Amino acid sequence: MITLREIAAAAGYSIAVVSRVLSPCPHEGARVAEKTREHIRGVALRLGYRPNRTAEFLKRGGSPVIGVYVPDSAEAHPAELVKGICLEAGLNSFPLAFFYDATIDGFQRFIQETINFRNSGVIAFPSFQFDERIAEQVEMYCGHGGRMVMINNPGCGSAANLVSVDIDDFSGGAMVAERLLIRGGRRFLTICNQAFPARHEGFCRKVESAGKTPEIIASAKDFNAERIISMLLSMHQNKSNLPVGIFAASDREAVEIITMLAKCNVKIGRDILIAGYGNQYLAAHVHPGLTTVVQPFLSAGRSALIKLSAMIYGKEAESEKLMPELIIRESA
Amino acid sequence: MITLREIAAAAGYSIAVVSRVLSPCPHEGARVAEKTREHIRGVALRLGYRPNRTAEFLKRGGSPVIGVYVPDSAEAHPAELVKGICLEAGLNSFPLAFFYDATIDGFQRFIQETINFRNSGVIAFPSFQFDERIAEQVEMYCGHGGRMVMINNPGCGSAANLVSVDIDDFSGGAMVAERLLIRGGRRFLTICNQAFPARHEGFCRKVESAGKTPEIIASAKDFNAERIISMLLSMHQNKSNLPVGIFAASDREAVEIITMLAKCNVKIGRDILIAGYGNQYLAAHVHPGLTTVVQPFLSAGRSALIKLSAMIYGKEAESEKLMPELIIRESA
DNA sequence: TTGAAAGCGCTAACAC
DNA sequence: GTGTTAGCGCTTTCAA
Repeated sequence: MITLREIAAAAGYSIAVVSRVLSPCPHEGARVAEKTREHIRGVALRLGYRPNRTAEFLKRGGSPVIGVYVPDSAEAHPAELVKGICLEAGLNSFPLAFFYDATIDGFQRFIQETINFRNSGVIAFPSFQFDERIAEQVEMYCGHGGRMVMINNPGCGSAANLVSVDIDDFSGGAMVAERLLIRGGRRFLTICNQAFPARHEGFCRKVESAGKTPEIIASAKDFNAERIISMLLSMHQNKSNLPVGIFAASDREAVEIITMLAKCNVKIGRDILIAGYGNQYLAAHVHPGLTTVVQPFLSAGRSALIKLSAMIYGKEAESEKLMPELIIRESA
Repeated sequence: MITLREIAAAAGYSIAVVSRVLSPCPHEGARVAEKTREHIRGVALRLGYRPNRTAEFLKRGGSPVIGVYVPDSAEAHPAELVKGICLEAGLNSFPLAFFYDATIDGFQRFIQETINFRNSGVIAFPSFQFDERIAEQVEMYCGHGGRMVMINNPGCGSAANLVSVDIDDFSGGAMVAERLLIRGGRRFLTICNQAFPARHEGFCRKVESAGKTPEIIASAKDFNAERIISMLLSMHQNKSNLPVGIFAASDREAVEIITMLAKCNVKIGRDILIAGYGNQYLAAHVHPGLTTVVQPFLSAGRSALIKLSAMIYGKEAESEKLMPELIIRESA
């Protein structure tokens, strides 16, 4: 491991000067001659210097660790987000501590731990609705100098040191509607998911803007596949309805419908168009393949870490909104 | 944050004594009176002390960070493993650095980074076949005092400081065969997956032990769903074949077959029995639900971290073999 | 513009 | 058995 001491020796300067050149946030008024600066940078590069965050933060009175709060679910999103965060953390030599959870109490414990350990910052992706108790925790943490990046929680407020990275659900829903319109849909059904109202909203607004009327056939809460199948089959009898377009705000429901409908002698992808949301693993491998919306969680993770590390070092960071993308397969 | 200094002050001893009591691996011959020990432990507990691994490892000449090498794939296993590792790391205050990759070169870079950063140990779950170049890296790392826990790589050798945690593929395959036998299968087909020969082996040995002959209808490499479907349909014509049992050594192929077969007027789960491997997300939501093998990757992750932290502190750790479990759904 | 020195929390060698 | 002290790699104050 290359240390400042070795670079100092090789460059012919003191450790202090080297620190001032290489530190990610040198103290106020740390002046080094431009020529010296370049020289030292060259030596550091040649020797393959990587900063020892452990020592850096020990000195600064804390830990370099970034706490990450992720939903404790079997879906693919958290995994992609985690991957993105890990990727960028590796590039920046930040160690990570993950907290898998899905409760408000857990979030509170997470914040408490973060404070206890004097971790350097937090990335949070709560799967539950943003509520007052969360807001309280966020305010408490950020109010006392904590830095936080919040993922996919539009409306979590705008405390100082709080930045958000959101993936636009409204546009995702609209993309699905657009596709169903292009495919000549006559009727537009949607399974509304309480957890993601914006997807549903985006879908409905787009359908309406084309002069059609979206029909809500279920909410994810009272989702009953059999009932939906029989409803679709009766619509299917009247050719003037076809094609019927149906949007499930998560792949799980979409896959249930697609696979139950498969044995009903219905042309999925022609007479009945089905689209989901999330591009879960296996969604590409059901038959017919599921048309769905991919969310750029990998990018969101990377972006979150980049923003957070900027904030840790006292720089400005701006909130960001990322666009999802429609993946077209055979089902719609 | 509570430090040794504060505990020392509260307990009325010097920092050194407190360190000897609370350190996870105090130096040789660190003697403390039992009474003192208890007293200090009590104070630490009361104050809610959590060790500062950053400072601990800075002193020891390294970093507390544990490097984790995981396959860069969209499947659910790595995510579960990661979760297990994170859970236990949190409990033990070990920060983590993940390396997502799927190449031998990447593995080499990973080991190199681990050495550069003086990380405290490594958990590796390479998705590729164990080969000489890997063995070389492992030996080099472990030979120089590096500690490693290897996941699901039976036959990775047994260097000092190398411990393995494996999930028994052979038994998993056998469990599937057993189920198909119980369901009265007459013919037993298997799609052999190069990457997991033991699953296939376990399946075949079990079938043979019941006096039947397993038939290999494809390998994952030349997997062609259409061909398999037509093969199954022609078998289906002759009632004396039924039920036909088919084992895909990964859920992906199983789901393809199940969903393509759905529209063929075949009774899946009665005349044709299908089982997969892995219990990927959505496998429960296709119709009929996929009977498959769950692998305890969460436990594997936790276990790996516990073993590694023992090794880091100079204790012994033993290799372990975990058993998978069959999840019975409607498809078989 | 540069250098010397103190100190973050912890461990370990040595002294008592 | 317990205390004193040095030092891990880094940042920062102060002096030159």
